[in-house]
Amino acid sequence: MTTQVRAPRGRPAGRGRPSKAAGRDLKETILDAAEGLFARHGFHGVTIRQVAAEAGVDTALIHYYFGSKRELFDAVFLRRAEILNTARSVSMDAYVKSHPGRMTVEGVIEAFIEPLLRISQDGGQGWKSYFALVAQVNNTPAWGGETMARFFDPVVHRLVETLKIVRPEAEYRDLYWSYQFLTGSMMLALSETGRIDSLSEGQCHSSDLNAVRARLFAYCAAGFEAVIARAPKD
Amino acid sequence: MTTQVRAPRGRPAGRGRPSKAAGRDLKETILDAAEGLFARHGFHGVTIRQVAAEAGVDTALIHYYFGSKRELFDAVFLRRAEILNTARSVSMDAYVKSHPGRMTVEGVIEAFIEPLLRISQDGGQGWKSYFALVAQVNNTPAWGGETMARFFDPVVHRLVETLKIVRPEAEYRDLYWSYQFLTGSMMLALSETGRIDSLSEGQCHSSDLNAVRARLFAYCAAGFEAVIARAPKD
DNA sequence: GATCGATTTCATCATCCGATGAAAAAGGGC
DNA sequence: GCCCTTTTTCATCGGATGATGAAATCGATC
Repeated sequence: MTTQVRAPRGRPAGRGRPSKAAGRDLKETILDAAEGLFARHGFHGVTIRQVAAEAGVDTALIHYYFGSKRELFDAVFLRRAEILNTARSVSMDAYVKSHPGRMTVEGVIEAFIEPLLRISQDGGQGWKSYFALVAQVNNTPAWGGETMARFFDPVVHRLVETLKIVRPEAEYRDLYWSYQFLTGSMMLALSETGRIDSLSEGQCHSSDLNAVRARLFAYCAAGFEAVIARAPKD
Repeated sequence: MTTQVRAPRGRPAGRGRPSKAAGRDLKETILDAAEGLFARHGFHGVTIRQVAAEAGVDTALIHYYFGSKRELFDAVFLRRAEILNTARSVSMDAYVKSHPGRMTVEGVIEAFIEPLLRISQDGGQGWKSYFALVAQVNNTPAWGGETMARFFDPVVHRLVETLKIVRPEAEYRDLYWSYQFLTGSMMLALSETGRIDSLSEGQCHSSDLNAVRARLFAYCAAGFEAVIARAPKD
């Protein structure tokens, strides 16, 4: 109603050299700042002015580079999504090819999850913020669904199809439901909310992804097997 | 910095009769409207004016009853939390008493989760919104942790202690991690984001809590057992 | 039906928000 | 050292937001 089509005005052409890559650095700085803030407070909990202050730039510069606040958010989301999908795809490829005729449910699940754990451990704070952001979007009914679907559905279908090869007798319904349980666990673990730290009175730390790795694969694999074995008819 | 202490001005005394309970009805109407909006768009994505419009009241009335926007949110969160805790506590009591010496991991987990599924199915749209709200808070690093902990930690400790009775050899670390995986799955299922509908191309529906019930208990129980059996030392 | 407290409405404030246009600065290419 | 594009800053706009004080209305009690 109040939204009207805006002319994106002066978008940098992209062709030609960006002079000295100084602009590109600044763009990344803005994305970093926005990423951290969005991850902590959500889309509506962050103002362009906060992002600008955090990045040390003028607010107008953010509009110059990204257009609107929503486009900035999308840029943040997009930046790492492709890397993520590639890493997962490569991991699944490697597993499938290295275990011909000998794939296991747990092996497939590990190939699906492990890249995210590794990236979160090796990728620095930016990736940790990003995972918290994705977890938040995943639980946002309003517009989270479409955003998640667009970027992550293909690799999920890949997971389900691979599991179907390992367990041909499994119903797709059961595989999709099991996947949803898996993604709920995985996203909560990756977002490192700190909940488990206080809950366990210091016995567990949400930042300890080695502890996650040592349990999550087995947990999810056993869950899949149990659901497949039970195979409810509904 | 910009936040300054506000005098909460005219809080209704609470004692005495609220005349004709008309005020109480209006209060509930406001809470209902706020609940639905907060669940869909999050705390920062909702304005007092939207809540007022949805409830059909003046914005000043919301401040009269609840003080600030944040206090309104807390009131929304609080309203159903106690009912939830009571239902779960009763369910766990009943299971423990009815299965002396014969408790199973799946039975305990079912006693822990089933009340939420039943309430969501029988409680109407308000409860569905509420679960979506809790799921969102659960994934909010900024202030979700403390809010969740204050209201839901006791019943979680109850779950862990009961499981410890069923599997005395289990390490607490493993039980807490397994619980985190469980809560991630459970919250995502209860929030009914619709993700699985499009992902499965219509084969599953996130609103079908019977399908969840038929799989989630078995999935989580098998996960717990696998983690306990593996017992990583870290 | 006058009184008095509880409830509801009205008008408004100070502030902040996203966004934009215009001017200034930076930086090569020649 | 000028020209032209890109980048950055500055000043500001129209509107929305949370919140509040004061006035009006309601409702029970005497």
